[in-house]
Amino acid sequence: MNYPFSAIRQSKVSEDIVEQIKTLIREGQLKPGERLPSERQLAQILEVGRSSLREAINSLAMMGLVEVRQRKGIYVGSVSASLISDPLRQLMASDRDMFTHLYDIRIDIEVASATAAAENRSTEQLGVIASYLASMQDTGHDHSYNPVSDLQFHLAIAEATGNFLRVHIIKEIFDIARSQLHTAIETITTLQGNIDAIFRQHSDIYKAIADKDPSGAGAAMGIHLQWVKSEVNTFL
Amino acid sequence: MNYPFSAIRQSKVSEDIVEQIKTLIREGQLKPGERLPSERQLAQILEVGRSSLREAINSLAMMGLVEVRQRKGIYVGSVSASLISDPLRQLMASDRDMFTHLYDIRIDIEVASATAAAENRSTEQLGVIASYLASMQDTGHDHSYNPVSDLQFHLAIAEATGNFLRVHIIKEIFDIARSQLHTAIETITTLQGNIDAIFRQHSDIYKAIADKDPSGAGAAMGIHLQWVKSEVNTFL
DNA sequence: GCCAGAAACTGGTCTGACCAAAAGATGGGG
DNA sequence: CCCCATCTTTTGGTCAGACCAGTTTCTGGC
Repeated sequence: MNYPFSAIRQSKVSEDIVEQIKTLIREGQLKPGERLPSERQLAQILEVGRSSLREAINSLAMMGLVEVRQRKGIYVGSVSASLISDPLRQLMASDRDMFTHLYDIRIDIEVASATAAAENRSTEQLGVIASYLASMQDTGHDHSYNPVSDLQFHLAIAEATGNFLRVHIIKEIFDIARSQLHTAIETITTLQGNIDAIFRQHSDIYKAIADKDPSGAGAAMGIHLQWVKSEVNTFL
Repeated sequence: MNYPFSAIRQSKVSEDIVEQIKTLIREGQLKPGERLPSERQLAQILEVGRSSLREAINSLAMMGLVEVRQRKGIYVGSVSASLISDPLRQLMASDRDMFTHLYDIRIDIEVASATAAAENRSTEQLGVIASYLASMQDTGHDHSYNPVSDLQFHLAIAEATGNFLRVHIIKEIFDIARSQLHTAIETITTLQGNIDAIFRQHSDIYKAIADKDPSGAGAAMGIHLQWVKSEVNTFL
């Protein structure tokens, strides 16, 4: 019964497309929130019919890897959306205790990311992390705070671990946090003392990763995020 | 800001079709194994274009409610037609790399859980953890392996941290793992050496939590899950 | 410089055509 | 009358072109 043959299965075009895009997302070449070319363009690029392309996009949309917005475009979605089901997400936005729990999950993953990044980061990846650290501290002579660079710094660390799910989930939680806490965050990041503290903490994280010091990196990340958490809590 | 209106959402044709067929199947008017009319006929009957009909069928196929056999026809799902769609599960099952990433997320969270549990566990919670540890090692004189107690042991630790999201996510990932890896898991857990190793690792985790040794608990949990991961990988 | 109107673009839908494989119909030889 | 090769029809898979209804972008007149 068990022949040494594997089934010859002529793949459907749409499945090949799904596979390709899935890989691009997994490898980080397509990042969450990024917009894909339009259906017509993509079909032309991939040299397939628009119908096949649409089938593939529908599959990806159903898996949550991609989000189709009518008359706007196709966007790389967050897989974590499936892990954190929609009703749950709404709870997060409305319930502070639940949000605290969510934030702790972020800390769990980020601490692990920093640890793993310190072990495995390539010189290239370290450069990327360094560049975001620099762009965060370079924003003008006014020492202002740039939240985008902050997020990118964290995402770059997760990306250095080679696990795209970490990147997705961290970004997801960050987005929820931003939408819920933007006033608190703004207030906090106008105080020069706090900005300096954030810079220092980020530097500590970076140094540990650069020095290939896993436990140091994890600890630094933990300290940083716990500090942020406690700061935010004072404003709630 | 909060008007008493609900959003007018113009439904897509394909979604309406999905809804209709789903209802027919749920009500038993379409029975498992039964063959649906061909794409062209169905499109004509429903008075929609074939492309929309195909989109709907694809959705249903992905949910497992329907099975498309090339050049043969469309059949009502014969296996578990009542199963709800689980895109994430399907995604993980279809892609081993993604599953590995998901499993790493589990490790991130469980390591953090063990660490936090060692810090915060109450005597009561420690008792719960101990009881699952005992029930795992008590299953008969045959030293057999009880996967349910194993899971409960892990969940009890997460629960001791007071963060229900950790419990939720760990269980979710565990379920996905079990559905995908049940053969590998069964094979591994029939070897007495492996069972002994699992018992020992669980005991180490428990001891560290009982001793209120956070870093020890985290390390023990990490060793345990990495061991499981590598064991499973040898069978894949 | 601003803003209304036109043009280009987006995803959603429909139609008609072709392909390759499978199933069904046909027909001629035994 | 039966068998099997051949032709026809049907099936899902794919492609191309067209139209729709909103969105975005460009543009020209004020």
